Amino acid sequence: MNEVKPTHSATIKDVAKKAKVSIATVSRVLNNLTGYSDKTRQKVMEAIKETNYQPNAIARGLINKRTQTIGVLLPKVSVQFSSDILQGIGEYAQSHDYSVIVCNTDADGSRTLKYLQVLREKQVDGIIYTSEVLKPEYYEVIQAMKIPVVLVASESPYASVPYVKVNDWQASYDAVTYLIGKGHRRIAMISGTEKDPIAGRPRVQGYLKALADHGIPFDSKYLVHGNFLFDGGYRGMEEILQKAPEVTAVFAASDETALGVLSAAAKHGVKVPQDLSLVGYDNVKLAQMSVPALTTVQQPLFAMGQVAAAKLISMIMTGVVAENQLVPHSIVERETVGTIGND
Amino acid sequence: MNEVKPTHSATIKDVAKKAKVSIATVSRVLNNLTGYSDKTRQKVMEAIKETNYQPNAIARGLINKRTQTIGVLLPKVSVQFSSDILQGIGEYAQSHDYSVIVCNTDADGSRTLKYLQVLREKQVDGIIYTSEVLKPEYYEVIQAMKIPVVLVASESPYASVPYVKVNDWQASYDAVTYLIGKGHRRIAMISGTEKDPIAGRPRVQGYLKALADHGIPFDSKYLVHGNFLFDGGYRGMEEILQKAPEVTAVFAASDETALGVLSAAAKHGVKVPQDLSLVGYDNVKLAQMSVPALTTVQQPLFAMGQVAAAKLISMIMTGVVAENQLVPHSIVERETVGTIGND
DNA sequence: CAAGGTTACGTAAACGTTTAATCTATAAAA
DNA sequence: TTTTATAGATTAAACGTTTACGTAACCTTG
Repeated sequence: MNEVKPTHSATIKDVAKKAKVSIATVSRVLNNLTGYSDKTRQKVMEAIKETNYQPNAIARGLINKRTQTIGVLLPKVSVQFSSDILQGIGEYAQSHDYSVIVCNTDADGSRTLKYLQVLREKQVDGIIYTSEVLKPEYYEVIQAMKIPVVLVASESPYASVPYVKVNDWQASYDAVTYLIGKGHRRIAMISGTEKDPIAGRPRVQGYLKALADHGIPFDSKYLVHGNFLFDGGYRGMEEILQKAPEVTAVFAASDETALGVLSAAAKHGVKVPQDLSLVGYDNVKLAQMSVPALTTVQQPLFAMGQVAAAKLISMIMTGVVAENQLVPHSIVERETVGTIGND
Repeated sequence: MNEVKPTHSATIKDVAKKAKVSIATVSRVLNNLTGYSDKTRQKVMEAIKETNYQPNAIARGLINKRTQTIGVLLPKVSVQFSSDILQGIGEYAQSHDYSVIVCNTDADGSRTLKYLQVLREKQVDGIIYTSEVLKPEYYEVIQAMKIPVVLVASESPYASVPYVKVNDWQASYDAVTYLIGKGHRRIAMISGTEKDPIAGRPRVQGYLKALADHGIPFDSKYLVHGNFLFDGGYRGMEEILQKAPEVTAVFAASDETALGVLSAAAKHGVKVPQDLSLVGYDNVKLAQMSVPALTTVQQPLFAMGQVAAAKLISMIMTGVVAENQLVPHSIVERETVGTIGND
């Protein structure tokens, strides 16, 4: 037993030598194909154990033109919304033998482009693009790399790129209708980024339509534009308090915004839900941690991530583009909405 | 001009052909080494443009034995704590031409091991390991892959693996001392996971020592064990309210736990900070969003991620193991702590 | 038992790069 | 003019796999 200290990690060649077979044979048992006897299989397995051999995915990728890796582009991992989706993606990917490379675009065009180039060079098998609109310049380079993409919490005009998202218009409509059902008629909305075509505009459209459908005239003082963030909600609430103190409910375009509303309300002594009802949007984890706990529109973020990953991987394997998918939303009732009118 | 539609992406060979030089020459201008005239450089550059060539990082990695990729292991991306760190890592990595593969271990041993194997096969250049203790079994396989590791928000007994973290003992000591300075003497603590050697025990040790140093006897009713999560805080607070309603302040081992405390307090009609003072730990984003806003111990999570990435990349490049680094903590004062005694 | 079929391998090319070793002009030195 | 140095470029090996192809040896089967 003369152990030789391995200066480099064992390769398939080392295994072959130790098992006294060709590397082709080793490769075959590794990928369990046919074409070897049980006896050689034993020998090879033993040699693998002894050499502590691990296949080199890089070499493998070079020849297979498959890296078992997908790229995920998102504006910022550190926002709860994104990381919930990422968690879902990671879950599915891991259980289907794919790795994920995260790319923080910061919603910045040149960073996004740079990342796309990296993903191309690294030969990822597919891309998931989250929360942002897929600009033509991005689409162009993705097309050039000839790999599938799927969008989460976003949509696109391109037939070849499917999306998975909630019906924002409908969800917003439902939230406002819910508020109306609770007896509210003076309902304000603090929207997301004004011209955001995905999560911005549709949600205010839903708000408007719900009002209209219930015979409530729209008052432009009641609509203030935020940015999906805490401070947008805080400032938005202060604006509403000043311009339209008569509102009895506000619909915030994100949970974080809703928390801003809650803070501003507390600051100005308005009690939720007694003086003011509030519904958020997203149902991220902090929605259940606030005091009072936030009633909100739920997006199944984790599941959306999973579904997106599933679609992408299916596209990678079959080559056929997946269907768009609208996932169900719902309203989770907690403590920020009160009934009005008949009391 | 007879354009030939490219059926596959251009390789260095295509560029060489178009520029009428050898692939070696192309490679040299690509990596701008010496050994070519300015004229050929021009030709090559032009050919690159025309063919829309992008280097194949896989092939490159095979020969260089460098993938410009690092692996990040963390219990769960979707917890704010982890994603803040990840954001910092991503930032630094991106600006130094490294990609990051995220691995959600779920704090599960076999998943961790599986991920480590994947990272090995994918030939990552280094690993960052977060929030969890580095078990010997993990360390063993990492050593076998002969690449550097660094720990964030964790520590290890291994000389070859440096960590970057806050001094938990001291931070906890400071927080409790701060409370004492505000006049509190009946101070409870809701700890993290009881036997967690990193973020669990040291923080209660700090609590105990601060009490002792200020002549305050420890009452075991005042220490209840949580799990770093919201529900741990909620239940912990209820337990305290029942067993020791006389406490005037509680120190929670995480912000999420503190929010649980806040909820339970609200539920039972105890007002923060009037009836009860509260300090959290971490200073994640939701700490500023609660009502009242949370006074808490700050860990510079983003910066910790950056520093860890910097250390790792330096280790990758130089081969010399980096120093351990204790990063500074601080107490950020918001609205959950009141003064007691002299009023 | 000869012809054909199957099984169990081995050989070598290929994937897209980098780079050491060569080669070839051309310029400088003698 | 011949020699020598040098810049500019090519050739070919190497990285660690997969896989098409080739070839013995071993079964069938009529």
